[in-house]
Amino acid sequence: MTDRWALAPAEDGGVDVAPLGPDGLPAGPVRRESDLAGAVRSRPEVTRWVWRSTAEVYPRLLATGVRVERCYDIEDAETLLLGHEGRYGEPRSAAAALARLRGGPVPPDPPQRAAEPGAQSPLFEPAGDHLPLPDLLAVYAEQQHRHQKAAHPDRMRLLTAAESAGMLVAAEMNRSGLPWSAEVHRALLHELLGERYAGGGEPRRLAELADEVSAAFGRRVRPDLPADVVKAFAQAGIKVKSTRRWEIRSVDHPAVAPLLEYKKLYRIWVAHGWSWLQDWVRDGRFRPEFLAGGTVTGRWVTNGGGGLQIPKVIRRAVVADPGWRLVVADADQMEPRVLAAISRDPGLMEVAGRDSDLYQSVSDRAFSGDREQAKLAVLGAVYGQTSGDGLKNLAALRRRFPKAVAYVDEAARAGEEGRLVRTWLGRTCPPAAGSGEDTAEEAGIPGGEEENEGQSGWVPGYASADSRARGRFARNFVVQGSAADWALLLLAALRRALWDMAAELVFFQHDEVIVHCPAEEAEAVVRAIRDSAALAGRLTFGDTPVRFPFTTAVVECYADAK
DNA sequence: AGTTTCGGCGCC
DNA sequence: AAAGGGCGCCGAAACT
Repeated sequence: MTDRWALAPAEDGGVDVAPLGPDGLPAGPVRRESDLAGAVRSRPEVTRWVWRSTAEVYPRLLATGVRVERCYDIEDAETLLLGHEGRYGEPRSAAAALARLRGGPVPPDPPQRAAEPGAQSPLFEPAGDHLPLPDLLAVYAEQQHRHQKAAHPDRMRLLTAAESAGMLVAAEMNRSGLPWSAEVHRALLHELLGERYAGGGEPRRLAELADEVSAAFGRRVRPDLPADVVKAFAQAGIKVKSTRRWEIRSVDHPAVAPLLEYKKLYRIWVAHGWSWLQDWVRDGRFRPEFLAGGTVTGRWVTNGGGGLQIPKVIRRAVVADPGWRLVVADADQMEPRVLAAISRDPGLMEVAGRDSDLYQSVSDRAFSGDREQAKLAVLGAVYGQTSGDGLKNLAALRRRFPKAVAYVDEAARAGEEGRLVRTWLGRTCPPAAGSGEDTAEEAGIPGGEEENEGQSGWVPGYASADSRARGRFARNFVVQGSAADWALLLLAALRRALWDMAAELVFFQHDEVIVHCPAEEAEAVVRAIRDSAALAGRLTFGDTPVRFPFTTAVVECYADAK
């Protein structure tokens, strides 16, 4: 039996608390207490705390060593509910929700604040300001009612609960940080980039490569200036439209090799070099502020430090504490497995019902064993590829897995037509920026791609480029977003499984988690991840044969995983 | 001089 | 010849 209480910090530093009944309505009087952490700590029987904003409350609790089992974040739920109701963009603060309820003027959300390196800031800015507990409870009761009216009320309740759980995880990860060896990082930088020169200019290796590029062109060229490089190629008789890797790669010129090497190392230097280390690593931890549900698809983002873009080569610096290990776990072929679960395509569910390599299974059935072709076809279907080999292979995919392809096709059509598109649990895709009339403006474009001939399914027809882009977005949204739904449930389950252990979740990146734990706990953590993935699959998608296997590695250094 | 956009690339 | 979803970050370029 869940024991629910609501809580609201008071202006004077105290806190108001109130018990809630099973219906979500107050089951007793509001009580004023002097100390937030004390109010929570003295009620260990409470299994879910209802509050306005996890970001407002939970870091303060964690700072005093208090964790909570579950919570319900009213402002996050408001965001999800508004989206589900097709009211994307309306102010999502609790104060705004209250105003809508009472019929008063709706206050706009205050602007968000940017992250500052190294600052002990909250994980993210709450949407609005403090609200008295009785008002908060009115909003909460109304939200319970709105869940009831959702397309799938049970799923919607699961979604808001899961994202609230994600916010607890995010706050705890922000507090723990990712173990990071500045010493290893510095050694790595020196090895890759060479010595730094006084004055903050390019390190030795970059200067050398810039010289090589210049020598190859026969004049001084700055490789970090795209315009300069394009001009230099033009003078050498080679036309390039940009200096992107994929375009430069196939050019036959002696400057290409040092240029590509320069760009690779330059990237390390500017994005993960010495100043990054200075800004973002403190006391042996990298603390990117994780923000659960920071994107429209429900994927997380980090605020500061590029926490979800750690280059593979830099992962050498992620090192467990002495006697501890990193359990690095990566979901295998997550997106096609999610597509199987949401489309209920019999053939795809069958191959996704095994732990073995899904792309290999798909290729055995539809691509005469060519795994790469199968992978490209699946990803092309999910991303909305409109040309190239992926499109050709899509026809084969459609023959073998018609329901799966039809599912993303239907999402694309809905997106093009401006209809609402939802993830499995009910997160809803925002409408087009200028939703409405956009059909006439591109009337000169015939549309109807030639490459689609001979295919039986829906093809992107006489739609504007803008509308096709929305179609691709919607197509990807249902898969990427439903994968994010599942990942939230995974994190929630894993957090509970690790509750009584020393192990801590320290990193999450879409389909990958890292747990930092004492060496002797590592095997238990691996089991916990496997169990949590299976549980998340059942909770999210219901009764399907789809499995969600993980590749796990118990290592001392992140770079040693896979 | 300060702020916004762009190009390019890192991750999934 | 063509290229496909989601993000963040940085310096340079373009803007006010």
